[in-house]
Amino acid sequence: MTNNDHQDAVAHEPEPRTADSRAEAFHGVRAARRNELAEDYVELIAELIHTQGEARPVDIATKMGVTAPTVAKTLDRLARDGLITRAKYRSVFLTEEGRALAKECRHRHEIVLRFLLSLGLDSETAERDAEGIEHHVSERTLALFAAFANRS
Amino acid sequence: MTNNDHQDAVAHEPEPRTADSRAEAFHGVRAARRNELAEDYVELIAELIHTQGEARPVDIATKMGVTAPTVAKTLDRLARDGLITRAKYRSVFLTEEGRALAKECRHRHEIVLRFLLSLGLDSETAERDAEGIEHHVSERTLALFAAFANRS
DNA sequence: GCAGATTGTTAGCCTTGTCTAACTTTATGC
DNA sequence: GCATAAAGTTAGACAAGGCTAACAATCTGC
Repeated sequence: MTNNDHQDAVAHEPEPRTADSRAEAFHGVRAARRNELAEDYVELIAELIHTQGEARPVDIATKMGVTAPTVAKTLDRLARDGLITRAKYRSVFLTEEGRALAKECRHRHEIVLRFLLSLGLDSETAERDAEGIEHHVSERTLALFAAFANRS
Repeated sequence: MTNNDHQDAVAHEPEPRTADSRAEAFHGVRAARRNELAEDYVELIAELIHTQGEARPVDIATKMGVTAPTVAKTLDRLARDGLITRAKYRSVFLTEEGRALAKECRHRHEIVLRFLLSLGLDSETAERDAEGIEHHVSERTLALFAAFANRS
């Protein structure tokens, strides 16, 4: 989701014109970092709904490797930001916006993953690296990754 | 610095055995995220010392695109963590450890950048993406990137 | 249909990373 | 050599993202 519209929609900043291209790059990286966690959650929630039928906090906690209260707090934030809906003691649902974001993330994740695999990387390392890289790849780079992975 | 020893040295965690490979991947990503800023600073400080002769907080603030107090607080943390030394109202110096980290980051950054360029990306986008990606690339992936960028 | 296990929530704490406002120190120009 | 500008620091606020401890709700198996 880096360098594309969605992150700016979620965390729209005044973008202070520092007139330093380096500074701008770091602003972009920081903006991306702010949305990484939300994207990871939304992607995971979509996956859980697909594979388990529902997304329960306990499963999110296990998959994310964090504690239940951390999940609760994060889910509250996602709900506040309009990505999910939830009711006390119930499982989690994605909003339209959340679904769109999840789809986008999944798409991005798959391209990065296929690209790394096509480079000859083992699948375990590819999966780990894709998890970190996917949030920092611009549309332009993603297009090149996709083209490379699909080369004859 | 992702997936290598340094991050664990800086932020050594008990690594709770969740027995979920997904969770482990996220733990790795979170560990990498914690060190990204320190790496960015150290890399920048090394660069400033090289090009300007010294690393002054005001220049760090400009290049990073943050305010002076933010720089001050971050530098205090870097000093606490043994990466830099500093005295009040004076410029910043890297410790041995800081220099080693800076060298490593620079190496990593250059490989990622050259790789993106060799893929056909324009230099501005390549620079921006490299800034975000470099912290999330394992040794194994880095080796593949280097090999690809050096192919005949 | 209730006891105990599982799941979820709340409260409260900590660190990081950002900011603004206000102050101090150092550097600079006459 | 002093006034002012520039640089640096300190104090204090705030949000995010993590934790533990303690409590509440739900589910499950007799």
